[in-house]
Amino acid sequence: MAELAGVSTAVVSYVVNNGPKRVAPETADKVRRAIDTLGYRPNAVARSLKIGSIQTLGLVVPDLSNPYFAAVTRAVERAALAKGFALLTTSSDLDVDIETAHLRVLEARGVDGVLVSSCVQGASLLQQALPGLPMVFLDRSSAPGIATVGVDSFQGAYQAVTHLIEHGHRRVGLIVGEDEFVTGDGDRISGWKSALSAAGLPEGPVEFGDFSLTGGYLAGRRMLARADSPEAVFITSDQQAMGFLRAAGEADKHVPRDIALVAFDGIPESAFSFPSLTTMAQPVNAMAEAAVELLISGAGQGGERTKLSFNAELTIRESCGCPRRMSLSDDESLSTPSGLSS
Amino acid sequence: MAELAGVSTAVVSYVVNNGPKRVAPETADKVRRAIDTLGYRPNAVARSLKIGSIQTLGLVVPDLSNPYFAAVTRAVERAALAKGFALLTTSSDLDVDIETAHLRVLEARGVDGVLVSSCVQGASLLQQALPGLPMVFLDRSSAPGIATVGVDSFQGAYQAVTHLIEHGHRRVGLIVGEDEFVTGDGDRISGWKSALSAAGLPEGPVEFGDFSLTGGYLAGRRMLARADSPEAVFITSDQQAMGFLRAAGEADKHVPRDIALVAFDGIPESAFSFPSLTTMAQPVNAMAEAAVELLISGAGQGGERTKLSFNAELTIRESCGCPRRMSLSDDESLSTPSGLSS
DNA sequence: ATGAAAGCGCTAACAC
DNA sequence: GTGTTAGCGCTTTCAT
Repeated sequence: MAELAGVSTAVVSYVVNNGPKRVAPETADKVRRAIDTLGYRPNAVARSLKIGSIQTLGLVVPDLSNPYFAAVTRAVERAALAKGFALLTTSSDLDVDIETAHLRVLEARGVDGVLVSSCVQGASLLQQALPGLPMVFLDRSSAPGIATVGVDSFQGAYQAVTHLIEHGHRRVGLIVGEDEFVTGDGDRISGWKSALSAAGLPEGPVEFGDFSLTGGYLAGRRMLARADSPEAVFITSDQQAMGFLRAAGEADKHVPRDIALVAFDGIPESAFSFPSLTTMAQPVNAMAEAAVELLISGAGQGGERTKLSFNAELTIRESCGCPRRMSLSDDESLSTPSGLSS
Repeated sequence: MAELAGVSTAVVSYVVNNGPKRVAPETADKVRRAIDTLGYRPNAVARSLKIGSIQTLGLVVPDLSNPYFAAVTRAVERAALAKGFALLTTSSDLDVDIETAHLRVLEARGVDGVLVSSCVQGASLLQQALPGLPMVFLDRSSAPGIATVGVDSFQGAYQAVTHLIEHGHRRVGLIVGEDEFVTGDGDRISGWKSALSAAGLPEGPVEFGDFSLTGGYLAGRRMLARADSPEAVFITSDQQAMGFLRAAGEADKHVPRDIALVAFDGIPESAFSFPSLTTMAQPVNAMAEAAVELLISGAGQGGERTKLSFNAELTIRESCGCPRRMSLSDDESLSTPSGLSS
């Protein structure tokens, strides 16, 4: 032990954490010297046991392979780190049982709280199952007594559809996640409806598909094959929109000439598709910071109905039919390369 | 404490872990009953302190927002979970200092070992900095004394380029990661060269760009603007290839008609681009399992030079010029939807 | 300014 | 088959 080169364990503790007690400068020096000659590393597990906090947060996302959740994960990790917390991330693969299992593991591991993007509705069940585990919902429909941070889906959808209408389109369809009600109480649907009716337009065709490339591709094929195929379409996620683009390509439909589109999320890849996506970008970093803050501070655990809602921002690119930029050069996305690969 | 409803702590321990000692059936029952009336949950932190293992692995990837690493993360998480380990994931954002900091945090947290996709070369420095922390490299160039699992980049590149040559192309270029030497000792470059020279063909033009959409896009623009722009190109990652596709679109070059391409990695999105990518798919799951196994078993820590190499598999789709499937319907990727989004 | 010592909640000898 | 008990490595109150 480090004391061999000096003093008692108490003092070591004091210098390591600028302890609750002061230590004489020279003694402190002696200790520090001993520390790195001995190569001593405090054992965080023992500390946690004593302290009662392990300075770790848990995150449960439905599907890490979706770039949106990858972005969320990064943002949360960053926010947590900034507060001195590590992050235990798990992906539920859209399975409630796996989700619950993960939550239990996280709890058993003694995390100080969890952020969850549940894959089920009425997730307040989750909280009942895990009493005493501080929890905030991320990007989910709200539940009584659980703090939630999310995006204003109604506003986003409304704005997206309005933009399409301003382009002169009168038949605007909708491609929407099957579990839209899980993630936003159906707000993306009602936003679409409201924008249409505000403009005195009828509701266009609707196709459902899950929140994935495949879901968007399949829904897109059905949508494009319909007799009443619309002039424009609002798609509830970028990921689905990219699947739609594939379907449009196969059908020899040009976007935005034959069919215009605006999507939702603002993932990095949306700037690189061809055409690039006009989309409602979510302020992921701000949301993550807010969620972490909420969780750490313990606000929103008291049963008060805390719900933080952020606005998505219309990001105009090519898929809506706005004058096409010939190159990405002026696009802001270029300045923030999304990173290194394999 | 649960004993209030029965017996001693030792017995509780025995039943909770099917302890090292047997317990009388009725006693066990009494304990179990007490456990869930009291809502008792074993404290994993205390357990870890005693046991000396926290049953947790760490993972450091360079960039979670790259789908390839998202896939790796998922695969590792799954493999770890299957072995009863939780996973602490961190993203270094391509910054060595962040990477080292993360590693230290993981160590302090008492993880049982780490898997690292370092963003720097000669990462054996890392190991020296963290003595005693079991470590295996994932998908990186090998370093003496550190177990590594990766893909055979030379083989993959060779096969990719050979496929392009079989299409009749004689000028095949290369778009390669700037830090190719970090990830694979330059094997992707030498694979390209070898395939070319084996066919008696000269080396085509080369452009460098980082492993990202932006990197591929920028390199693609330069490549397409060259006087000696090639008929085909091998691109070292799918992510770069998708950036290249965007550049080709802007330049009104048709892939594969004007320029054919094969990429590397096999991320899910490569099936959905238009055209879809012919690519060298990495067996990510197998690699993750092997890496976790290696780490847990402690093999490869002994300084023996363990290096596991997996073969990438040529996945033929549209970008190489093979007869185009009109629809994804028959593509295997459709059956494995990549999941739910926002 | 420093030290002694009591635990944090659990496991595993070692008794019985 | 069950109970006692000594720690795991740390923090911190209470002496000194």
